[in-house]
Amino acid sequence: MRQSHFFCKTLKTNPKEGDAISHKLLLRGNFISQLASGVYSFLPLGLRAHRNIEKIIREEIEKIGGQEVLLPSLQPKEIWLKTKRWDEMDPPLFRVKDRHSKEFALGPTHEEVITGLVKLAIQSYKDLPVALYQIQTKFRNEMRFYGGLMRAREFIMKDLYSFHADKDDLEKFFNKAIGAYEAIFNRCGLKAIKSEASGGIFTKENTYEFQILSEMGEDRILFCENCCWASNLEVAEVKDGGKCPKCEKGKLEKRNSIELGHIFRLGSKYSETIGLYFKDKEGNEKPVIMGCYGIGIGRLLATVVEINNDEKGIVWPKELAPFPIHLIQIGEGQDVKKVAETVYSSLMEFGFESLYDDRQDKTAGEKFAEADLIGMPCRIVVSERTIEKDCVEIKPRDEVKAELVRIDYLQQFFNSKLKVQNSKLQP
RNA sequence: CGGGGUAUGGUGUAAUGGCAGCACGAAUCCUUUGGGAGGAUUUAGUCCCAGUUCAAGUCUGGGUACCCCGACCA
Repeated sequence: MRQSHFFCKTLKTNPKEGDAISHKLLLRGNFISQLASGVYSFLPLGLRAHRNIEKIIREEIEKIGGQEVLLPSLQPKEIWLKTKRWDEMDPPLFRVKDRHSKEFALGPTHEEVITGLVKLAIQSYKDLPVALYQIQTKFRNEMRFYGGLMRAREFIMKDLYSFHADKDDLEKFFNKAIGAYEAIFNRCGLKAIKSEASGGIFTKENTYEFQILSEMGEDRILFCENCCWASNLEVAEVKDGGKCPKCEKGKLEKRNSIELGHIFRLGSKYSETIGLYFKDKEGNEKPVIMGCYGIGIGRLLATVVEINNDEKGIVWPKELAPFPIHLIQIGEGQDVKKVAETVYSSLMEFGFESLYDDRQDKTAGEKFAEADLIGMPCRIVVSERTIEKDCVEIKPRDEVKAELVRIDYLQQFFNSKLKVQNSKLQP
């Protein structure tokens, strides 16, 4: 992508909005744009990072057997009355009316819809288990929004729902889902802590949250430094400063954290209210046992930025970077331009889509400052200085030192050393 | 929903009740080209509705939007 035509206007100084670092950097780097409080547009840079997270999630969820669907946001009032959540969930529920005054909810979550959907297909234990997921926009009429993407009113969530014949089978899948979540957060460059929590309006059973320690977080957890056991303060049966109940060695500390994901054993709560039953081997009718598993993708994106930044800007983990390479041309000379163009097309041939700063009216300092701000993992510079030696300069974003690499050696260099992932957009 | 705060060009900020100014950005030209460079010229603004006043960005009332803190959530 040529930067001369790229839809991205960065700001030289921090915007006044908000005080979360991730919020400031995402606005300043022109990854997102605010339309209203808690409502954001994703611009090309931000959308590319978002898509990269989606890609990781799709891969990991499909590995454990999830199949992707796409459910509607517009959901008739009746199905919400069935589970009593039409009233229980207000205010989080956004309600709208059609022209005939028929009422709808804008989906804040999809237990009602998916349970009804699965009911159409499940009759026998032979039809189970099933795991369906979607990556879709959620609407939540929350009292308050904060930190840009940290908590928005409209946001994109991955929600997975699993359906089982019995609790044992749910338990098996539940553990697989924990593994998938750990893989997803690892690939995003985050070390997530699994923490015990309350099920809120979803279930009475205890649930697991995936938390990232951060001062920005709104959640409070008790955390054991020794074994990483953790519990949300709202359900903790132990005290701050007490001994860890798991390893019995570590001291528990109260820490702020960001809730990235939440997984629930729903049991038969929704299958019973919506009427999702199946016949077991003996011919007895039983409610389907359910689990649900959510990740807020915008919040995950913001958290990655919150954790991975320095005084100059964002430092994207390789798999999430909007572009794997930022190619920068410095100087107006025809020779420099020619070499930069060649490098740009070579990179494409090697399978790397780079962001190519081909702008003629920007100074070197401005280009470098902007490159650091938007934070691609690998910077390649072509200038008079480098072409004299038939080289380009390569610098990883998280290192200070750059190295010169011969242009005819570039492909080997990438194959052997950097292994930057191709982050082209999916069709 | 309760509490606190803010609202001035595209962005960030000034202006005792008395000519709305500065910086950045943008535009044109020249110089510059390895860390947001310099000069010249230009561009664009007081959230909305009332009120007080000779005079309102400034004071009063109402509205709206946004930010922050609490309860809720991914």
